[in-house]
Amino acid sequence: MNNQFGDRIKALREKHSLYLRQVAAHLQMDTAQLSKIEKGVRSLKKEQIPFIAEILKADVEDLQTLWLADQLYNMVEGEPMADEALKSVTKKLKKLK
Amino acid sequence: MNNQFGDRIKALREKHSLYLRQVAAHLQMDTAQLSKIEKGVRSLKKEQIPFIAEILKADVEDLQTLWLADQLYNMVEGEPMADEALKSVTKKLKKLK
DNA sequence: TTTATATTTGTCAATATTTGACAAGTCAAA
DNA sequence: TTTGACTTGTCAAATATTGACAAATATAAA
Repeated sequence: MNNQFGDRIKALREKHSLYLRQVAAHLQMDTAQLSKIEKGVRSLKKEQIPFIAEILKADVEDLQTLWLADQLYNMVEGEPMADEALKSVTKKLKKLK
Repeated sequence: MNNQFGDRIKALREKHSLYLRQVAAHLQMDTAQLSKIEKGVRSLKKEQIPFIAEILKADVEDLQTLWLADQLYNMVEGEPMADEALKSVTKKLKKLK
């Protein structure tokens, strides 16, 4: 499995001694949902990353990176041409800059 | 926009002087759908890549790479942390090998 | 220009996927 | 065993994607 984002927010939450309940409230969702997000069963909406970063006092960009990496990984997992495709996208991004 | 896959299959189709109708029939879809796929408005199902590769006498892996790169690009487009995330996924893939 | 054929675009119901909400479950500490 | 935190399962509602068709546009030959 692959759940860098969930693992990170869980670790941060525990570091700050917060309950699921507290973090979930801040995100206007129930604890069941947030628990699944921590476990990687569901994924947080991109737009909510800043809110969770705030309550966990984490760097937004850091969480955004983990979140995006998870999504990308799910997409390329098991794909024989994953490496080639990733390389091509990276290259294309460079050109646009 | 970003449509390497669509551009490629259109070029191949024209190179072989095939009508949308003919290629579409081989994929069991109508011409309207295939036209949209060529234009990048819709995306071909992953499972169908081998079939379109066959009729266009193209390399399957080549088309798979383009197809996947398009999907990835759509996902990272406009994301500030795109580069970081791509790098992280590439790295993770390397470790698994 | 008219006709015929190829391609493109728009729409919409059908299907599939994701989400929100809640109930019920496990687990650990008191 | 009771309490509180967390986890898991389910399901309907909300969203997104697809398939199918009609209509519009483009291209080319007569």
